[in-house]
Amino acid sequence: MSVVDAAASVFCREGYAGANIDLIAAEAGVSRQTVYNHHGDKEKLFVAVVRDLTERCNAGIFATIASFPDQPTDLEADLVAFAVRMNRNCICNRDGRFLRKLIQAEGERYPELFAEWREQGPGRTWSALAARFARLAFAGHLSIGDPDVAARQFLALVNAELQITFMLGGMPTEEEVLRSATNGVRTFLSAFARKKSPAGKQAALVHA
Amino acid sequence: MSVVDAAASVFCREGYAGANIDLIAAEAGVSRQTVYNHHGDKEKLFVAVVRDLTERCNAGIFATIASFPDQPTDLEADLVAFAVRMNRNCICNRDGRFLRKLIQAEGERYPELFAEWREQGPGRTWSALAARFARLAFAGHLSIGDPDVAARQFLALVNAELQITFMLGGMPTEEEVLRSATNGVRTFLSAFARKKSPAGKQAALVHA
DNA sequence: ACAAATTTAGACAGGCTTGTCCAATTCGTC
DNA sequence: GACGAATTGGACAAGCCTGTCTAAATTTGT
Repeated sequence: MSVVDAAASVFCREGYAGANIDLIAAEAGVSRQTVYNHHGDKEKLFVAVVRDLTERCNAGIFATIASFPDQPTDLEADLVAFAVRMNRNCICNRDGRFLRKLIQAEGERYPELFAEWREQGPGRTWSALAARFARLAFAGHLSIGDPDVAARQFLALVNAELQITFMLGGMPTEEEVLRSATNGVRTFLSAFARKKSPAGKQAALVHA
Repeated sequence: MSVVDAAASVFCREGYAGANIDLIAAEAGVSRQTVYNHHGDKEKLFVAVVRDLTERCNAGIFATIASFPDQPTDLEADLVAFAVRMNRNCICNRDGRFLRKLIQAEGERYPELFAEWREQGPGRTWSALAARFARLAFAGHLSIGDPDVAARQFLALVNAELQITFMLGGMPTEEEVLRSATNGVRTFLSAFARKKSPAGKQAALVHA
């Protein structure tokens, strides 16, 4: 296990102040001196950890968004599968949980570092996801007012049942993820499904 | 400011390991010795802080749930107002933010303490809220499958736009709270509004 | 006003952590 | 095998924090 990975684990478990370099070195399987040789001091190591996590998480999120169902065959099933991928690969995995916890615990101490994360992460992520939903709406699969709102609400809904588990840093089971995604997508589609009224076409136009 | 309040503030800002008793004493305006006289040691003080926050937050949440619109005159407006109250009095206020942060940061270190919170807080909260939604559905104002799911999704939706602010420990503005609640309730009602046979009416509701 | 209880400031020991230094050892590469 | 680079273990000083102790000052109750 690399030094940065071990440091991520210890920083998350113990908090910045509670993390000690000896423990990180032991967990990484190297001597303390090597940690100092590679990363200078504790603060630099912490910054390296956050940058590393941010980068990997963003990569994962964009890779997953690339698998968004632009031409759905079964809209509900496709969106559920997408939500499950999102959760599994970006939100529930090691990097996602660690990054979230570090942001929550130490975000206020390193404003510029986390501002950077915020711009490159959620900022661009939500835009990208909103664009995909807008496309679905344009293609007539959904009836959406504001795509940005819809994207945020989609994420909120498919994670609605996992809040408590996240709060305590736990890892939800595959079954919990699936159930939360299924319930969330179902409600999302109830709200945003294309209107099937005689005036459906009109309604769709109004929202465009 | 009482010792426990000052301790809550410092524990949240610095983390358990990073919090030092001198700082807590100074912030509370008492001597360090007094802190030790009252609370024994750091760990006991921490437990007292969490219990205090848990108790006050639960009281606030149940008081707010008691104001749920059981006989709504304007369902959307009433639910938005309820959601705003919930956010302002329970989730965004000092106690709510502090408790959330302590749970996220130290939850794994004190499993029994936070299990206690979980049972008395979210467990009963969600049930109580679900019961209110079930009642609205029974009275014909909503069309709900599983009230527990609906309650969790309601909370997720009305907070959808505040996630980032929460993540960094910030306090959303009144306007942000209102907008998030409005958008969330609108989507919630789109999904759970009572089904009317003429589909035209539904379409009209969506953008009202 | 007086006595008891509480609070205070400061000193203090003990322990832990950071970050440095260094000699010995191991590793990679030719 | 040999040589330079990296790694190791351990010692080390300096600083910080916890928790205790004490004697003085302050508050409280009567």
